Amino acid sequence: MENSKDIKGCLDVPDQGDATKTFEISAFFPYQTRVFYKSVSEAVAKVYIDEYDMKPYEWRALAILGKSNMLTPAQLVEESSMDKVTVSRAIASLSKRGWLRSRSNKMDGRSRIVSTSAEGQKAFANLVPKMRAVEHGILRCLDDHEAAEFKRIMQKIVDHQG
Amino acid sequence: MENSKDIKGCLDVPDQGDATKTFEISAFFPYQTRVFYKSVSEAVAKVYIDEYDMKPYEWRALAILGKSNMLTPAQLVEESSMDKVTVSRAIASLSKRGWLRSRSNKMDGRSRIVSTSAEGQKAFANLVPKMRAVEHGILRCLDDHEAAEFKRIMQKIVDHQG
DNA sequence: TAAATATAGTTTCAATAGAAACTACTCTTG
DNA sequence: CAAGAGTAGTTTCTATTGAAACTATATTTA
Repeated sequence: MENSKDIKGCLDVPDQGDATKTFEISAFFPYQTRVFYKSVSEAVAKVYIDEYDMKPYEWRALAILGKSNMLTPAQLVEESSMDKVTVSRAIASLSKRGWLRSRSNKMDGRSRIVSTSAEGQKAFANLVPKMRAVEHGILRCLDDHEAAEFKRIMQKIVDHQG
Repeated sequence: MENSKDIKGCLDVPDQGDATKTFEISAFFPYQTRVFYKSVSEAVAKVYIDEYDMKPYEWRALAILGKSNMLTPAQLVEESSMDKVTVSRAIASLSKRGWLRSRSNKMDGRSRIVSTSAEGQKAFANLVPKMRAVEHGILRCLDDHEAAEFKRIMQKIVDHQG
């Protein structure tokens, strides 16, 4: 490491204009979004880790298959916002737990139809109320109007981003 | 894979109650949050990748050091919402680019004081207006009131989550 | 003040994630 | 209908990440 007296830091660097002086990370929208996202996803993760030591992608796949049963991996990709590699691994690890069953897909020999087993449904049925509780816990600090507005705006931003 | 006729899927599994039937992932707040976060962070990543092929942690560290110069790694951890391992690597890789300089910390020999170099300031000065543009692009679809409300509620949720 | 304890930061190690390559099958077209 | 092109899903390979171990220094305490 260089010694204090050898280095002047940027204090002596010529002024780069106002832009750099006023950039406050805590006011930067994507930063706020990240902090918000982390806080929400940690609350959810606590549940599926505590209950079953699941991975995020396991929970996401189960959350979809628990309700919309009999999906192909491609349909799961579409619904889950996960890529096909992640979905493939999610199906593999949930199957290893005995929570999913696959049958052949008569429409396409490269594909298959994935469903939850009784065990998988049991885990899903256990998790869903706990997840609803987490969701309520997060939104508890908002009144109904605030919650609705927030969801509406979040969706609006996503739609406009592409 | 098991054959169709050997497997019944969950359709024959006893009813687990309403909870599982009405759980719709796309209406689940943490899921919406995740989709929202991904869309925002991709827009930001596009800039720092296109400009300098930076890693997320490099951008986050530079975003803070560009303005609040002369920080210890610990201060950077505090401000960045990154853990100390990630911060350590961020400092290492930005230093390798020649964008940061370190001097010894007279207050604590285990620590150091990190500052941006002229090169680092230049990159920061180039990135900041582009990041502001991304931020505006994201918020463009909202009126001022919506944007303010959204930020306020996002902060409120974070504060109440701990 | 020497020993024990605690802390700042780094490195190592193991787990996760995504890109690209691959396999097996389907679809198109000459 | 055979060859070539395209697609679904998996596997392999590489890079990123975080936890735990480690190093060096600071602080506490006997």
